[in-house]
Amino acid sequence: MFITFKKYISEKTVLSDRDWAIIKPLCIIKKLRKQQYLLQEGEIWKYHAFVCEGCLRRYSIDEKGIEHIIQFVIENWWAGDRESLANETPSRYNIDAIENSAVLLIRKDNFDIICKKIPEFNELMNTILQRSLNASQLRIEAAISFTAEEKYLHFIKSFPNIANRVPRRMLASYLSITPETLSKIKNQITKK
Amino acid sequence: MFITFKKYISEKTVLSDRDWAIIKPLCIIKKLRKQQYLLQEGEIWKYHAFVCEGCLRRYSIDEKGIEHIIQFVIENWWAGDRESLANETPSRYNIDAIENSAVLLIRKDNFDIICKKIPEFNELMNTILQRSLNASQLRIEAAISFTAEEKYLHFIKSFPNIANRVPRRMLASYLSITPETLSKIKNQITKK
DNA sequence: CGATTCTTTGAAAACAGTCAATCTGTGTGG
DNA sequence: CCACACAGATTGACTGTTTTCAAAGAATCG
Repeated sequence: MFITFKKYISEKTVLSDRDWAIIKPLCIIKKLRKQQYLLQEGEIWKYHAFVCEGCLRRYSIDEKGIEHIIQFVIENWWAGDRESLANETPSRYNIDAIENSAVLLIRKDNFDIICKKIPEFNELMNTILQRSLNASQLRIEAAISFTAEEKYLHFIKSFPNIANRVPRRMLASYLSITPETLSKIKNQITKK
Repeated sequence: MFITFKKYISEKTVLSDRDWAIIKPLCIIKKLRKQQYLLQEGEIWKYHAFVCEGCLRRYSIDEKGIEHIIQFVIENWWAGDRESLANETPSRYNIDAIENSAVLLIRKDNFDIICKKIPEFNELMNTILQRSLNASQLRIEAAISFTAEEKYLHFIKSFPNIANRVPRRMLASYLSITPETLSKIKNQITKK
C-alpha cells in the first residue's frame, strides 16, 4: 500500500530517504470494505487521503433525499473534503467505497508538519490542489454544456477506466440523469 | 484602484510597508471598457488578476458556437485562467468585461517572486486557491442537482449583488438554461 | 429619434423524467 | 446444485419540463 504512495510521489518530485523517514511514520493505512464509509455527512474531515487501491465515491444528498455523486476517486487520486478540512466545518458530503479499497491517511496537523519540513512536498501539494481545480472546471463545463447523451459519451471517453468499474446507476447519478435515461441512451448509441 | 487591492489583502493578513514596497511596483492596473476582452481563447494567460472595480465574465464556446458562462467575477475577486497559467497551455476560455472595469495584474513570474519573498502572501494565495475550489464544488452541485427554477432561486439567493448587475441572457447562460426559460420562470415565481 | 439588441410571450417539438413491468444476474440457503 | 430472492438494469407508455422557433414588446445606444 505505502509503496503505491511512494511511487506516485516519486513520479512527480524527488524526495530524499530522510524525507521519507519523516513522512512514513505519519501515514495511516485504512482498508475499506465495499459500501463502507470513509466520511459521513456532518463529520469534520481531518485528513488528507490518498487512494492506493480501489474506488470511492463522494456524494451529497439533497433535500429530496436524492444522492448526487460529485466525484469518483480511484487509485492514485486524492479523496476527502478539502472544504471541511480547511474550515473545520461539518462536511456536506459522504464518501464511501464502491470496491474494497485501501486508503492512505495523513492527519491534517501531520500533513502541515510535512509541508513545513519538506518544501518539495509542499509545492507538489499545491500543484495537486491546482489540478483539482482544473478537474472541477471541466466537470462544470460538462455539466452545463452537454445533453445527456453528450455527457455520457464525454465521460466514457475521458474516464474509460472508471466507466466500466462503477455500477450504472452511480454513473447516472454522476451524470445527473436517471438510470432509465442512461439505459435508453446506451441503447440508441449502439443502434447507430 | 491599488488601494482596493491593498484593503482586500489587509483584511486577510498583515503585511509590512516593506512588503508593500515589493508588491506595488509589480502591479499593473488595466482598465477595461465594457465588452473588452481580458483574455481570448487560444491565448496563454500570464497573470494573476484581481478585479478592483466592475464585472467580468469567463466563458467557453462549444462546438455548436454557444457561449457557456462559467463564472462572473466582480470587484474583490480573482479572475483569469489558472489552468492556462499553471500549464502554459492555450486557454479554452474568454474573459471580457460586462461593465467598465479596473483590473490589477501581476505577471506570473513577479507573482512567484512576491510569494517567495513574503510567506504570508504565499499562504494567503493558497487559501484563496482553496476557496476557489470550494466555489467550484458548489457550482457543480448546483448544476447537477437543481431544476431550472431551483438554479435561479439559488443564484439570486447566493449572489444577489451579481444577479441584478448582469444581463438576463448572461444569467441564463450561467444557469445553463435558455433566456426564454428564465423569463418564464421569473414570471411563474412572481405569480406565486 | 431610429436602429439594434434584449426580453418576453405563445405554440409546437424535443428531451428527459416518472412509473410500472419485465428481464438479468448474483448470491444465498435449502 | 438448484431454486429462490433480491437488487440492478432495461423497456415502454405517459407526463412534465425545457427548448426551439417566431413574433411582439421593451430597453438601450448612438
